[in-house]
Amino acid sequence: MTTQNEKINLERCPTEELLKLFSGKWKPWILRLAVESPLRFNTLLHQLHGSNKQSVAAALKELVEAGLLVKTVVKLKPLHIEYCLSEKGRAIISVFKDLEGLLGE
Amino acid sequence: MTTQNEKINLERCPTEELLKLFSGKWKPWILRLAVESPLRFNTLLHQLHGSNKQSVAAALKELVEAGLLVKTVVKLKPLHIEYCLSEKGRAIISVFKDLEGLLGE
DNA sequence: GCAATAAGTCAGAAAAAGATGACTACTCAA
DNA sequence: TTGAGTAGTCATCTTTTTCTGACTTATTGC
Repeated sequence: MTTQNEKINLERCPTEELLKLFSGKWKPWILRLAVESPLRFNTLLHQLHGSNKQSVAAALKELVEAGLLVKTVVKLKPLHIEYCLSEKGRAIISVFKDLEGLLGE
Repeated sequence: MTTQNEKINLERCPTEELLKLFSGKWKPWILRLAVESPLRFNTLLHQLHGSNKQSVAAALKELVEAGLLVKTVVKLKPLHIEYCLSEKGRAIISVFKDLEGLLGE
């Protein structure tokens, strides 16, 4: 029985890949805060009510890997790290705003 | 200590709500197949390699509730059920296509 | 009535994601 | 050299999602 209507394994799904960039409990919130200003790890932990180091650290890492955030070491007195939205990140967020509009209707 | 830089509970995140509509392992694939033609339960199960009834049934239900798919009883000889993309579903998917473009770069 | 097809539901098991608290590494200032 | 601030990691536990296989309901052909 080798007819062609077997399980067709659609080898990849671009929509799934796209959504994966935003997957997880904290990424949408993190991106939202990133629109307003650069982020810092400990500040973020306090702003995201109910979050934890492990998850926030993982989310930041993945967002940087996805190219949505850029990590920078800021050489000021207490030397800290900043996460800023990349251009790509900004572009994607603006498309999301459109989508949110479509849903409101 | 009631300063205003406590944990600000950003009470809601529209992006999170949007993403929730597509959350889960099978929804992106289901929507993708829905673009091509109306869907039927058992066919879908065979097309989605590795899927299971429980998850596919849940995904279809949630997509209908979200207004992205429309469920119809088709009164033909073996009487079956079809799931078609709604206008809202089509609109959202076309926006996703734009996003996928942004990511390719 | 009896079996087949279609579209599911349900309870329990397994896997994945998230949370917790202790610990690490680096810099700087006293 | 010690202590405070910043940014994490790690092992373990808990919660949530997903999977599996048996069971259910409705319609139809024989």
